[in-house]
Amino acid sequence: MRSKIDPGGQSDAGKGKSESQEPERSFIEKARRAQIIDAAVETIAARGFAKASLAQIAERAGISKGVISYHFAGKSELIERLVEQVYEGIGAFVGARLDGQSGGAVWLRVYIESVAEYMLGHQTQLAALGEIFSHFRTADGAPRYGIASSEPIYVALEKVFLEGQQSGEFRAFDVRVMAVSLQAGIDNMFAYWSAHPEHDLTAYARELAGIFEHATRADSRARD
Amino acid sequence: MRSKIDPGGQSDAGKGKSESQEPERSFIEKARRAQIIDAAVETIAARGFAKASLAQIAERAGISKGVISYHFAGKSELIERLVEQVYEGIGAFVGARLDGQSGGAVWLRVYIESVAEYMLGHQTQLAALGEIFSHFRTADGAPRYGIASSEPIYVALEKVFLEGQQSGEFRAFDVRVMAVSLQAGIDNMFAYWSAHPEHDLTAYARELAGIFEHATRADSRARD
DNA sequence: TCAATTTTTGACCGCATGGCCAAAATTTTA
DNA sequence: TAAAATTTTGGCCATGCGGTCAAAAATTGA
Repeated sequence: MRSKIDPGGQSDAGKGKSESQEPERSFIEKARRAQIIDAAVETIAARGFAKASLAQIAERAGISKGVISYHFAGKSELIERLVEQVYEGIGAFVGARLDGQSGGAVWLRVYIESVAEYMLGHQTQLAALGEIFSHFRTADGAPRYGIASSEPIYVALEKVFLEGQQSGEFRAFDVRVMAVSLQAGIDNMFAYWSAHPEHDLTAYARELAGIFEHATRADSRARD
Repeated sequence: MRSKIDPGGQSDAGKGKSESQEPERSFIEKARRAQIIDAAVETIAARGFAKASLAQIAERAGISKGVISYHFAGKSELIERLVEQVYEGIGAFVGARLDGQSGGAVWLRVYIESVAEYMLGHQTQLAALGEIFSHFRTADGAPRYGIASSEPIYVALEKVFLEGQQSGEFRAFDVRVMAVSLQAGIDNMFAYWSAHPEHDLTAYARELAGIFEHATRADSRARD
């Protein structure tokens, strides 16, 4: 029998009331959902998105496949909760490091290096996230998390760049291209490190920060 | 009946003689292979790698599915020939533009801008290539074209950077990180332009070249 | 204790995939 | 023209997918 709480999968999705309030979940319910998400992260990171079937995820979690369908409305909901969770983790970590930083160049270096530090401790999560970003599609075939979903990051970076330009700390450059290129450099830092784990990630981040320090700073300034 | 030339698909793959000589192909044979590869490019670019089945590719080419199996040893061989073809195209174009260029900064700008120019005329091919790079896996599940397959590009870029550093044109920086970051910036330029076709790709390339010009040049130099 | 409820199981469904092959159609060769 | 070789067709196969469901098990509450 289905639970009376939410027939058709205990989902939080869509068509609910105007307020997106969390449905109350029992302790067991939350634990199961967390367990399933963890298994999904490990499976996707280890075998790739395409081979991370519900059967594989269930096997890794040590449960029956039907349990996933019972706790999530479908595979899509599972993946979206996973992405939310990973996003919140990295956002909180980097946000704390950036809080109170002032000065564009300093901010930029702290941003790059704190993301790298987070990567060091959450390799599996981020590998899964990368797989999901490049593979997960909506029902109509369009990428669910494409470049468009990086827009909030681009906007935040542009704001930092604009302030630095107004203060004279940064040279004149196209802030959109700089934001896209910086984020590309950071994303690729993780991909490169994943393929070459022997490479010192911390040193890589320092070097990457140096690249964008030189790329952004005002021209007339002497070396520091 | 199977052709006597190569039972089991008219493949060029593996286990053949020590010399990797091309098997002779009739005019029709070459035309069919080209037609199938073209249909594969269009299908992958339009629908994504995961949904580009042999049936979809055959339908786009206006042929029966079995024809693909007859002319290629399998889907893998088709994809690998496709990648080779696209690679040759972009290599020839960019190589011609770079030929005879001297000076690290000039070389870098020509490299970035000529890749962008190629993108303008070959959007479909490059979209398919991107899908293949992130999705295509070998039989054992490992990525067929991962970051490791960019190694030759990294090595070539490192060579340019090292020469520039020795001549004093470039500052001291880690050439590997610079090479990886530049290539990431170029790859992402295409991805961004695909998502935002209204963005002026040529202007983007100019700006990206500016970023790496500032990132690489010797510190003491004044602006030009 | 025992009935009501929640949770789990494992079998099953329709569907799409890559690959296979006998037969038919077409082209080449003699 | 006729035999031989090549090419194409279309149906078939086993496999794995996400999702569903009746029944069983476990938990909860009176």
